[in-house]
Amino acid sequence: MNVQIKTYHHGNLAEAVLSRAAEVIDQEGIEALSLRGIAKDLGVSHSAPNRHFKNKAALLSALATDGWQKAASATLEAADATGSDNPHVRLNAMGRGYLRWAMENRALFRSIYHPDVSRQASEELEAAVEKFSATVRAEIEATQKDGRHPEVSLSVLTIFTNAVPTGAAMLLLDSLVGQQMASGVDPEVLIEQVINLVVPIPKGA
Amino acid sequence: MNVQIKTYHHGNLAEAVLSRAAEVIDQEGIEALSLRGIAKDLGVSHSAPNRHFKNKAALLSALATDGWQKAASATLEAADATGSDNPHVRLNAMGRGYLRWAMENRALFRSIYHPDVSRQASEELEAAVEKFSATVRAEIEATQKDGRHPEVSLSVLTIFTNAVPTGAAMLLLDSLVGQQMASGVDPEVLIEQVINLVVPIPKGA
DNA sequence: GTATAATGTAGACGGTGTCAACATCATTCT
DNA sequence: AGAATGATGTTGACACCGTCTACATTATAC
Repeated sequence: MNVQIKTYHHGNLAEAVLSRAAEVIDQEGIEALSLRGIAKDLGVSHSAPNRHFKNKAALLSALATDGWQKAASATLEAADATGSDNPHVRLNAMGRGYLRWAMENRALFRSIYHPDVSRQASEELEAAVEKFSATVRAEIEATQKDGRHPEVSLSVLTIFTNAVPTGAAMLLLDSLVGQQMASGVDPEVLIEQVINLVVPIPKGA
Repeated sequence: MNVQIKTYHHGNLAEAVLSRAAEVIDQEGIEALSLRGIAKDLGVSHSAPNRHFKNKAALLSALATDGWQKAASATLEAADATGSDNPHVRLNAMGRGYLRWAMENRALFRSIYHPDVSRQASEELEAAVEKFSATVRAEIEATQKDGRHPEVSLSVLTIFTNAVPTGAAMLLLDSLVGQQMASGVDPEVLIEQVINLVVPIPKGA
């Protein structure tokens, strides 16, 4: 998260900007995000944020990097919390952890899939993406070796497995379709059952 | 698509604006979209587009409405093209049709899931969404009655079924993860196999 | 064929991203 | 300790953008 010790003028502006940006995206949408607005909210001059983020895209990119790191953490922690080493059990928990994280951190989730972020990626971002990716891919591979959908390639299985929580989060958070589909369903139940459809847990596990 | 007969000044400005907007989103991203830029590209005065779209959000909304209608068409046509009345066969084709459409119409796909669109929806938009939704839901319901995942509610099955093509499109189009996952795989094969995982076609169909 | 509405133009306003020049503070080196 | 240096924040400027208002032109309806 780009730790920055509070030993200069404002205290920790880079952090503050990121945090305020996430708030704004949550509350007013990503289009409403403005560097000047953030600066005003934080009580600094209009171009102070530019010292920490070369441009608006860089801010989005930093937010996305943060998001990928936190998504990876949430996912991995969910797996470890099972206390199991069965890949199906672990991957199932990862899916639920990831989806729950997405729904609780809308701003970060939106930023990690923002089209303009991937079009101008920094090295840090790529590294964060790679780490998340590797973590998930390893577990998916383990489930396949354990008998899950041996008829398709690992690439296909990976896309499929990732598509479900990603698509579900997108539908539930941002789209009129999804909100209509899910009306009246307990979110926690929804998460569990949807993930069970992608990564079923075998009987003996 | 809001037909507008070419009988006035520019010819068919509303159409032209929508079409140019889609181009810009495709090529330069949604952040780069500007009413003034479009006006300049079309050779009209900077505020001419405002006669047809009350504001920028209305343009996005119109784009999204167009997108939902075309998505519904592509989906339904894919189902009918099978010539079958087996719901599994039809739904499978719908999934492939929808995913293929999304990958071939990036701008429209992005606009239909743009967060700021759903937060300020017009009646036309809601109608287009509802039509798409109803079409898909009916077919999903039919597959469930035919034995597909009877253990979950229709809501859960609907979210799951929609999440796969939606999430896959998102991963493949906009994200660094997805592009990495799918590297070196024939897109057509990918589409087919991913959809087969969500809506398998029973042996006898 | 004229009245009226639809469409396009020109100008203005505040807001935004970004840059350059300057100011202030913290840190490092001697 | 004190100066040099770099990091951080400020101010002003510029071009661009969305949007509004007043005005001009064209198509449509009566």
